[in-house]
Amino acid sequence: MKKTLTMKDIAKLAGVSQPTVSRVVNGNPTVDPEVRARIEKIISDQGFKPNSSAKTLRSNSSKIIGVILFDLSNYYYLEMIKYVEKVAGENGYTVIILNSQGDKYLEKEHILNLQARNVDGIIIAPVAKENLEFLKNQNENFVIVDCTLPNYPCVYTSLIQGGKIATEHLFNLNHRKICFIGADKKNTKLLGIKEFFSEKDLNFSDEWFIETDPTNANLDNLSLKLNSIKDFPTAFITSNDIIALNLIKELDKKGLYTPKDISILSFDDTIISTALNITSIRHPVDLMMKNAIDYLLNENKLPIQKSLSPILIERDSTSLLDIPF
Amino acid sequence: MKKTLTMKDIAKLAGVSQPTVSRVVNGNPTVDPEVRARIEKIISDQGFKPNSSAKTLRSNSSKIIGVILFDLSNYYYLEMIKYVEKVAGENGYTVIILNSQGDKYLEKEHILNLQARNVDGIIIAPVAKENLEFLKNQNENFVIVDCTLPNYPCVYTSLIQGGKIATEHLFNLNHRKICFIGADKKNTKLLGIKEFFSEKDLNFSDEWFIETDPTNANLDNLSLKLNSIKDFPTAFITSNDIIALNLIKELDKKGLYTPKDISILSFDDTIISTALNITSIRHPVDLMMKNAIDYLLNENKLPIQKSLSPILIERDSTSLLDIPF
DNA sequence: TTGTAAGCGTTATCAT
DNA sequence: ATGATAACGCTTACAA
Repeated sequence: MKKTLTMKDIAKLAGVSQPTVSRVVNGNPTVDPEVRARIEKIISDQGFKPNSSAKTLRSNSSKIIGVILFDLSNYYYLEMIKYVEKVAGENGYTVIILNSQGDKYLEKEHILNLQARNVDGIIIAPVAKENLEFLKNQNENFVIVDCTLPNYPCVYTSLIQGGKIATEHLFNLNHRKICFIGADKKNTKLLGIKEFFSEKDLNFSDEWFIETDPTNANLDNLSLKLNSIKDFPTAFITSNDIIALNLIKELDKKGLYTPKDISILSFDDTIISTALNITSIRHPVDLMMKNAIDYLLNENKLPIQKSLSPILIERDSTSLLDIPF
Repeated sequence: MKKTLTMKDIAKLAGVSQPTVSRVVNGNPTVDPEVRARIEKIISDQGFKPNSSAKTLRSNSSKIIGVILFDLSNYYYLEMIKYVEKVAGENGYTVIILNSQGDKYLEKEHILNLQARNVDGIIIAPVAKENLEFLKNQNENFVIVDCTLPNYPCVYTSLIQGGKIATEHLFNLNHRKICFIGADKKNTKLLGIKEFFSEKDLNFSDEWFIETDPTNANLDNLSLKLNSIKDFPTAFITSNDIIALNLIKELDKKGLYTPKDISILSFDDTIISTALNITSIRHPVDLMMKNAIDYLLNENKLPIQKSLSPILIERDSTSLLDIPF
């Protein structure tokens, strides 16, 4: 490694004291403009950048935001990383990404690591409540993303609303028989769907919920489950794009084509939706990260429970049913 | 924030001097076992973790590895992040992810940021050669991933070999007419395909290369291009999964089904391959990151140009052609 | 407007 | 085996 320059070196070159260089670097106005110009030239000529560790040590602020994610198996997390890096960068912050792999002990380790690094804030898609409790007790500056828990600051997408928006879209296209395929722990999407149905005084048949393992890319038993439906739906809502992909494959076998014969609407709006022209419900990941960082960087903050509305991206896979009511 | 504990605090609690605590933390053997036990208990009881910035400042090693990626638009990068975080973590390192967004000035800024943070190594999927030159001049500990450049240390997947492996697989299934859809800057995949053809003294027809924009999820003009092929291939190799998805859609319109009528083999092996049962060529991203980190952490190193072999993941989309030759 | 000096929490070099 | 002490590179009073 080349010897890295310090403020002392710059000071010597400029014939001033080291603190004066510090003042220039930090835009302190109490510096003679002429001196400032001279120092700035030297800094730029030499490509000097102040040592972050020294700065952190002295000021207790690392300009780092730590991000602990539940796992990295899904394209969705790439979006989170992409936006958190972007927004943080725009605010002069660098991000450290940590994967807890769904393991609460690893999650705790990551928290301690970030604390030791004096991070200015922690964004967490959590595994264990006890770790959140720890963060709270430590008075850490943190915010939960992607899910909601009472008494903790969090930013999340309302999937109930997502279910409603999806159903409303299909309803307006004259669909009345809608099937949901998926599984989320609390079935919040399904809840939204059912809520919309009851608001419209419509009946949501039990057989219109097909439960699947959403982490499984290959849904072997989907065919069977579809065949067992007596009152076959005119539209499907899938919990993610991969399920939609499997569904299209299965329906194809039955000679049912989208959107001619049947409508499909997915959640997540990944590149698969784009490629297949599937109408999809998009998590506003960019907004989520923006809100999370805004919260962390805001000084005088109140605990927040920020719910974001998902966004419907309309494409070819859903179409008007030509049935008069 | 709760007042964070320092070695001084622990020392006071243990009735020893601060350097003794440091010795315990760093496993220095010259400490009385009894004293060590006492101090270790206090450390664990209090949940003390030494301040990283102070450590970094003093030791010039941050235990951080910086990763600068060309962009984050592709699932492939998530894999890189996932594995680099994993391997780094296993070696006691934390990673900082930076996105250069294909912008060389931003890339330079990121490099300076990482230098200021005293990172122990930089992994870069580069934008501009001038920045690599800079890294070299600065005598930085860095390694390029995902592409190869002469005179720089790099770890990459040999796409020529990928092309060959793909073609060989199809060849062994009796395919002789193979079409490649895609575009990579240097068409290294195509190069491998052509090399295999000429090794077997087969002719690769010009019309068997369909050029597309690989960043575009929706290939509108694919249909037209397919229709213009006179000697229609029995198998397709696509530069990525999204192209394969588009292709399947198009072939479906023509009444051609996979693998019954036609074989498809893709590059990248994302979740799409899994969902659609497409035989695919997988980049060994895990190995790439492992090699990259091994290189960075190895003291007495020689410049490397490490080429990794891609891996064929066989699935249903390719099948034996029942044609006697 | 600028310089001196102290201190952030470590590690490492001395003594003892 | 352990305690002083200096030093890493910076920020921030305080003094001049």
